[in-house]
Amino acid sequence: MKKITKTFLRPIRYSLGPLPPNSNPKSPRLLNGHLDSALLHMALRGAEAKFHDYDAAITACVERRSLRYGQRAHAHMIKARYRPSAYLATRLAILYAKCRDMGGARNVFDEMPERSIVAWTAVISGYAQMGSHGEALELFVRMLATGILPNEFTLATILTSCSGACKLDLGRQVHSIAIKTNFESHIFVGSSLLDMYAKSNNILEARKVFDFLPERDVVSCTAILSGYAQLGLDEEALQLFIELYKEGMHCNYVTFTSLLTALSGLSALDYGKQVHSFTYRHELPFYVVLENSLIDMYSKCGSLTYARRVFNKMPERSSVSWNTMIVGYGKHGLGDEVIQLFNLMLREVKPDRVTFMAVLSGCSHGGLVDEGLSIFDYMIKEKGLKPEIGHYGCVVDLLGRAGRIEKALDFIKSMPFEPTAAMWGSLLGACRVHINIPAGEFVAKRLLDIEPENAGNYVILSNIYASASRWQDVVDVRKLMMEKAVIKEPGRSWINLDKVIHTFYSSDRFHPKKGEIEAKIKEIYAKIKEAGFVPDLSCVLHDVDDEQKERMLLGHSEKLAITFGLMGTPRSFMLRITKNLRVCVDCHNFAKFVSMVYEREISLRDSNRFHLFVKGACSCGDYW
DNA sequence: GTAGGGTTAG
Repeated sequence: MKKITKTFLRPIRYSLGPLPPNSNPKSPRLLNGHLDSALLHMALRGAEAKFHDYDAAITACVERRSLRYGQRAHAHMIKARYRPSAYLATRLAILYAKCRDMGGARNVFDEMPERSIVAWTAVISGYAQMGSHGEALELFVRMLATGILPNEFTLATILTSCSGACKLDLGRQVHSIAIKTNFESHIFVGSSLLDMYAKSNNILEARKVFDFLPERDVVSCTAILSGYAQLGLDEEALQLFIELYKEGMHCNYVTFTSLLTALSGLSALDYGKQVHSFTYRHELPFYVVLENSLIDMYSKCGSLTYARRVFNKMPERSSVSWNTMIVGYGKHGLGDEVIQLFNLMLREVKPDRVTFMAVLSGCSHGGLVDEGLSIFDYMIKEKGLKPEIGHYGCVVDLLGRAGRIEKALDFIKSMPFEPTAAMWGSLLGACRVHINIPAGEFVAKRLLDIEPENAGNYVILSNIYASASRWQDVVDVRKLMMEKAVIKEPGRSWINLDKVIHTFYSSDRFHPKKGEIEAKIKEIYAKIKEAGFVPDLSCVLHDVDDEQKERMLLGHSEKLAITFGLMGTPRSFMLRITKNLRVCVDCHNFAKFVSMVYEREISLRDSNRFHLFVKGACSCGDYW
């Protein structure tokens, strides 16, 4: 005791300010030692404790993010009947807010006789960082009503809450405050502002803010990059990155994570590998988020082996790492691997709602119907998780795949949610595979009511009628589509060769190699027809003759991409094609025949899953 | 003293 007292009574030099420069900030023992001494000192001084004692203690607590010690210092103040100055009260509020104790922060804040902009900002930012954007906005509005103007800190914070709470209108008002207060071009405010616009789907406004920033740094560049990537404007994101990188942009792990999102969307394996080797060569410290992004990139680029290698090498994994890897196996139809990894995961990390979504959808793609159904039960009964609409959707898909369509319809009736277009869509696909016309008609009616603009739905219904030779009904579907004035999302497929993305649109009339591709596709068509390929004319919903329909089918973008790939690569080269929509029956069949006749492996990623065509068969087992 | 960008499902 004596020894401690001695250490302690060293004249005020113990002052807790910042830690001595040679101390290791990561050592909690040392730091807690300091905190202990500060608090003990306060205790010894009892009612004598002064501003400096409290200030020192709070400073140390903020640095250490130690709520426990902070509360003790606060309690000591109350016990000693010490009335903190506005400054000290602000610091206490900051401490609580940073330690995510918003109850504590509000107590201090509400009792403050006068509140500076710093106090307001600290509490608002506490709410924002906890994701309580509603509270943050409410407090901000109250602040304005009090007549206090925000500073650059407040603006940068509140803009994140505007996008977090999806309040674009409010965000625009904050923007005008930023203009009035002359903070629009402030680097923190600007990057928050452009992020707000990007997250609310206004990429052009985001770009305008970015272009007008007088200076750029790694955060503002990453914000605009991720803005493009998150909206699926992957090519624009890649172009912008290349541009900014040439101009000397700095990158950190967040930049690479955003870039990888865009590269995953593009299936740009070569670029993805380059990012990977860059982070590897520069010995960037280990970040789980970046590694997760790498796993996702590799699996979305069709390279599960690489994805698993990254996964295996991680010194620590989050649930996102496991989920991403499970999704990867699922999308490739590898049901056994999904189950295996899920079982391994249960030993290490707690599965969450996304895990079950991934496992259920993986079981469906892998044809593990009963396993999927029992995992749904397990999720509810053993794990006590309440299934969400997406989980119900996966079960509908599982039942449909097994041909238990009546059961799926009963299941939909028993749900506590309204069925979604995705559910009806998956069930319509099931009706096509299992040729169930009455159910198909029933499902299509509901689907076309809520999603009349999706041309793919009409095509599947047409396929269903065609498979039963009900040609008049095929014609009626076509008419129905004309009546509803369906606007087709243009089909687009692409293939990456030597870091060049070759994109093809349906009936591409402008491709520079149009002539060569046309000649080659005619050759392919003749060869596969010889091998038994029959075009599925029910995939065309235009009112034209059969010959014209055949020509239109040959114009489908994935066929053009496959043809282009065959032209420019050796036989051992696996063709990796990506499509923006679901693959149609005719193209699926086309790819099967090409894989057989040309002895070529084709990996086709559509909006739903991967299809691996080898020797005339597809890994999806013709169910998708 | 208070501040900005990031990964997985459908």
